[in-house]
Amino acid sequence: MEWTEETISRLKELWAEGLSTAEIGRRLSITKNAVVGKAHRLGLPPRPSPIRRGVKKPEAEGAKPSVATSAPAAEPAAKTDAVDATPEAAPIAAKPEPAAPTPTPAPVTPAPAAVQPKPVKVEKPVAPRAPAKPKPVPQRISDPEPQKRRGPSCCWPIGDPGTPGFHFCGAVPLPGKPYCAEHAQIAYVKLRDRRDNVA
DNA sequence: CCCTGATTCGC
DNA sequence: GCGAATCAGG
Repeated sequence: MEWTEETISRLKELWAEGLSTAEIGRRLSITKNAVVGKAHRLGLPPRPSPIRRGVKKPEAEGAKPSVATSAPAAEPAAKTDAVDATPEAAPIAAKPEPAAPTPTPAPVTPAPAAVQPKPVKVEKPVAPRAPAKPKPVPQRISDPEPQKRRGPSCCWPIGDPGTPGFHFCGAVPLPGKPYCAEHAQIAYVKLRDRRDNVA
């Protein structure tokens, strides 16, 4: 597998999209092992895995005289009076999205309170799949000359992965988004009519 | 059995 | 670095 910037970014996108490793693999025409392997190497944020491989299987060890007696006593009174100044506490960073207006799928939460963009992923692959099923018409709603640039390109799938005609939109994506304006609209389902979100 | 992701390990 | 094999939980 040739991991070019192209494929890597694609992997990252799909990974961030929340697709399963197998699904990503299908889309990139590689195995899920390759996906998860690469993802791991890239240090991509692990997604909820169905298992926890904490237990080691009985293997010939011999070595490992357990030098360090492990880190014992971890400040048991660490949170004595600390009423916790960081209620947010986002242990797992979702996406280091810089300078992103976060027009992202805001939770429909009608509560006008403080709807902060938490690491919660609300957007499901509701979009990336949709175009694959219903024949996406080759509508030239986007730039008449896509894939002409080298920068980021809309990765909206056109056609079925694995088939000869499959390709990505390739139009100029919105800042901070993997899709172009047109596809972003359908990619990010509008929960509350946000015609002014994307800027 | 199918799915999932994680880790291991030969290459 | 790569990914098949393997592990392991749902």
